[in-house]
Amino acid sequence: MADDIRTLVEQLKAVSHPLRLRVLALLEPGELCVCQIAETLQVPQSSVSEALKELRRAGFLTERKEGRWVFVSVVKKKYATPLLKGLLAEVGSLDQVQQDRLLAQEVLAMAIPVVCSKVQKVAQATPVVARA
Amino acid sequence: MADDIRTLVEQLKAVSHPLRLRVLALLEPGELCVCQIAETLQVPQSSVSEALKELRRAGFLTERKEGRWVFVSVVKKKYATPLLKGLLAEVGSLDQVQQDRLLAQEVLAMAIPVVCSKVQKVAQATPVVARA
DNA sequence: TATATATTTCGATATTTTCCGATATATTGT
DNA sequence: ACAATATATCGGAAAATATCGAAATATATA
Repeated sequence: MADDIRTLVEQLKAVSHPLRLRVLALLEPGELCVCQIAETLQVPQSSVSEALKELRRAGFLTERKEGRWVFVSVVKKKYATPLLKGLLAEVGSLDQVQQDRLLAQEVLAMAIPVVCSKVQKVAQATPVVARA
Repeated sequence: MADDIRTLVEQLKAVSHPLRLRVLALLEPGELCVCQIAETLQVPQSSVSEALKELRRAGFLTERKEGRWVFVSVVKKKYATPLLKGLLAEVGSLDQVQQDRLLAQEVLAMAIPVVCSKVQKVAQATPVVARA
């Protein structure tokens, strides 16, 4: 419950960020593991991990650990704040979110280890600084 | 309409800030002029002005100019996004907001020029750096 | 135990935001 | 035109946030 204004501000900050908002929207239809999110959104896996940390801190997400992978999902409606419910209702109509969800379908069609290895390779394949 | 994810993020950013959120909540019951807000919340007038700029940019506020004062109010429900409506519904129950609204009552009981002059004086009366 | 793999945390830098006094602009009344 | 007053903008230093590769931490499997 956001009885405190600071709590509400923290929740708002958590979603005032393109990646974090996309992640939240991506999870609404159902749980995904970290590498599935990274692959779908084409961003470094560490960025996803940090985005998830913030969304968790805000109380929007829960986790389920299965072996080495971590499945993340939006908290049950019962525990969702009015803000969260409103947001989830609103983001679904955004173009970017719809595209992301389509890509997620394709990612879900692959086996998780395959997805994870793709994510690893992308990280190695695009060095920002040239090697000597 | 927030058809774009960036637009929605900008709107969220606009309210991810204690002062801006308090200002928005303070205006919900009805319009106030800038100095009334500054006096009620006990913050520098320039801070209020900048908070209002952001809230306006986000599309949450409209203005009405009357002589040298500027009265600000929340946009009509008709033009409010779902996010804004949800927020307004939620902030009313926050302690801080209720306190602010009580103070606003007292400020509204005074004539505007009196309130404005108080705001000016507070700025002068509390120098941060000692004079030589 | 050693190796591979999924995720988190760290480190370091770049960018953005916050904050508020001082100054500028706009409007009124004399 | 001038002084008074309400609000907006500027300047710029401090704090917060973003970003992402690299290193550290778990967990599984051989």
